[in-house]
Amino acid sequence: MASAETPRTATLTDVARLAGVSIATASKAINGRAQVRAETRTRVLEAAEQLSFAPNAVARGLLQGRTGTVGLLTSDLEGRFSIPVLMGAEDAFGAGQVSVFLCDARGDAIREQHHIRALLSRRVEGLIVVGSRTDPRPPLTGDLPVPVVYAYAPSENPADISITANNVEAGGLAIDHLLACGRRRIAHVTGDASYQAAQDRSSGAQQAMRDAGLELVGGRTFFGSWSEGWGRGVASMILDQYPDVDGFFCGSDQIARGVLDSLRESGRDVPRDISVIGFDNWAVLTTNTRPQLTSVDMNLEQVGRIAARRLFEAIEGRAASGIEELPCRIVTRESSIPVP
Amino acid sequence: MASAETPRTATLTDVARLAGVSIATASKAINGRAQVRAETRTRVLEAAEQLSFAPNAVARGLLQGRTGTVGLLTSDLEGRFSIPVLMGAEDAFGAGQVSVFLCDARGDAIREQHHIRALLSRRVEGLIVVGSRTDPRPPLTGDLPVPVVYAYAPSENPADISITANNVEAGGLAIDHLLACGRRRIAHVTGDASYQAAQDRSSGAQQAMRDAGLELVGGRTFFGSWSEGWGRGVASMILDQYPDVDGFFCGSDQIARGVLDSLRESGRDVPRDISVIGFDNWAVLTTNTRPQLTSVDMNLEQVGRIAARRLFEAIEGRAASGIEELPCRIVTRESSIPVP
DNA sequence: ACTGTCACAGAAAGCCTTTTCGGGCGGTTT
DNA sequence: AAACCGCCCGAAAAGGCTTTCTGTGACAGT
Repeated sequence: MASAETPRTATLTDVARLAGVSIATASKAINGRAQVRAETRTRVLEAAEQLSFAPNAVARGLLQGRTGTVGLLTSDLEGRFSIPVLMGAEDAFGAGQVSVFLCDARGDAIREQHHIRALLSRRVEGLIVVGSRTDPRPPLTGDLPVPVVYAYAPSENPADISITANNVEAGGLAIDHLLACGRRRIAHVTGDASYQAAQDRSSGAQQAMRDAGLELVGGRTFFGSWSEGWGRGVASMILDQYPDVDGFFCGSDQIARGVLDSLRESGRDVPRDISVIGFDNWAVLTTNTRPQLTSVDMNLEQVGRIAARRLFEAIEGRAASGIEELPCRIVTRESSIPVP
Repeated sequence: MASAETPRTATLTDVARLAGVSIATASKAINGRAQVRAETRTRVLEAAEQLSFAPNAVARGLLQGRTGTVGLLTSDLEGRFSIPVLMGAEDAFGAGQVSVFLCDARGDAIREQHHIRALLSRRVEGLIVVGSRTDPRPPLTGDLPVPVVYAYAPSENPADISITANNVEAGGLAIDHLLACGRRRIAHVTGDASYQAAQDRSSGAQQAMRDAGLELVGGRTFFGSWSEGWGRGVASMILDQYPDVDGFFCGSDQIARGVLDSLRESGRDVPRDISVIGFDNWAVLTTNTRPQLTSVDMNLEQVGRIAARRLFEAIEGRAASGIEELPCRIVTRESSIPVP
């Protein structure tokens, strides 16, 4: 009855037996330790190859206390900002020897707690917490036995390690780009004022305008919602009230798309009459608008990669704490090409 | 010097010592085994609580040969189809006691191989392979010691377990919906003909038309690219050649968006004159179009959940192999509301 | 011929938990 | 009083691997 069992995956003992050595020697041979004669080593390696032996990382982890795993805790997988961060982190770890546990808390603190327990019982060596907004989030509760890095959404505790995008600087970059296109009467249209990102970009933009001796159109930032509809509406309002506007800095590509639609419908030529720059550099939007949309890219994969690197350093004991803000970059497309 | 070490996470031995029992008893108490007096059990549990003891899943896994982990292998994380599938799978496993290793092969076979090795050495109990297109993909090479389930992109080997969306049926659903809206002269505009999904939806649509004694406008499916631009262009062409067209079934929401723009620009009223239905039910597109877009949802999270369930069954030995095609559903919005 | 050195292989401990088995102990049956 | 029975608890093994320590044989030096 008990025949035809699945051929149990080979263990080091099997390899050692086949090669005619002890398991100690086999281990040393496979791991490139020194005290093995070359001839013995090849014999062991051949045996391992023949049995398609794969060392049991679980057993190894148990022994030396290092599992080579980390936890990636996201608050909501559907948020499109989490994904690139997550990709960057996965990439950075995968290139090393580290495997990544993925957990989605779905914005639920209970579930988050549950996942943390599970991860700790699996003896992950560290945790990356990926948020979906740049608003600071409460740090994980209980002092954990492993280092934690917060990515995209920084921790409220400034002593924690947090990696995020520099939205203030990005606001300045966007304005500088419009200024470089020869624009002077620039409006800033963005989303929900309760988002830290909206505030930061706004203050960066205002500072950049002041530095140039200018002021935003209307003397203010137009906060609203992160939607095309808001972009459409506010753009037509601005065209109406400030007909000499010649540049739009939009807080998201969705808003920018609405703005572009509005501008086209009112007969304005982008980029001849007006330059438009969006935010997020979301391909599906930037490359499908007419004209294609210049946008600010937050380098989110880079945020993920740096977060992974910082976690790695923290695991190795060389921890640098605090919030690290990474620079954004402008991706230029048709909507902001200077036309003489 | 070596003082102030991080307080090593508590082990069962610590708990046992604190409770004044042997580790065997402690284990039994914690795991709810029977042969422990109630009084002893509470003493152990208190000790465990006090030390914030978390059982070492690694050691447990080593002992009983069951690690409670699976691998989630995606070919490209940025593909927006992978994400919901992945979410569904993560959800289904997370609810149980299974943790998920995430690996992104980035469409590279070498990297895929590397990840598989790593996962196997971590002794995952199964693998879910998530593709980014519904075209069948070559199965994983080498006979793996664990079951594999293919999600979204089925395996080329029909004996493997594959879960995907039923695109043929979805094509029929879309047409039936347009027919139910009272449309008769329906055009089908879709993307790249080399995509299996495009072919399947097309043949489902054609069959549904035949069943109704009708024929698609132009007697054919208009294959092109998965872009707004294609949607715009082909829509205006169709309006020109077949001015009495009264329904558009689009192979993607992006194409649908282009079609909608084109219709609006040519003065057609959606949904009064023409009904439009998209595909993918991608929120950023469906809710931002004017009017909002009816679309076919592939229930990708469901695909992920079912894949997880099938993998679970396969791990437990009750495997049902073959391709399982899950139904899609229509999400009705303004673009296809019948107007008297 | 004896000691010392060196290169290599093996024995065994240890990581942390689960589980089986055996033993001590108080009470019951013949 | 002897045998027996349950109830709890502890000792020990197992799981696969790494590492340290010990042991062995060959060889050179004296």
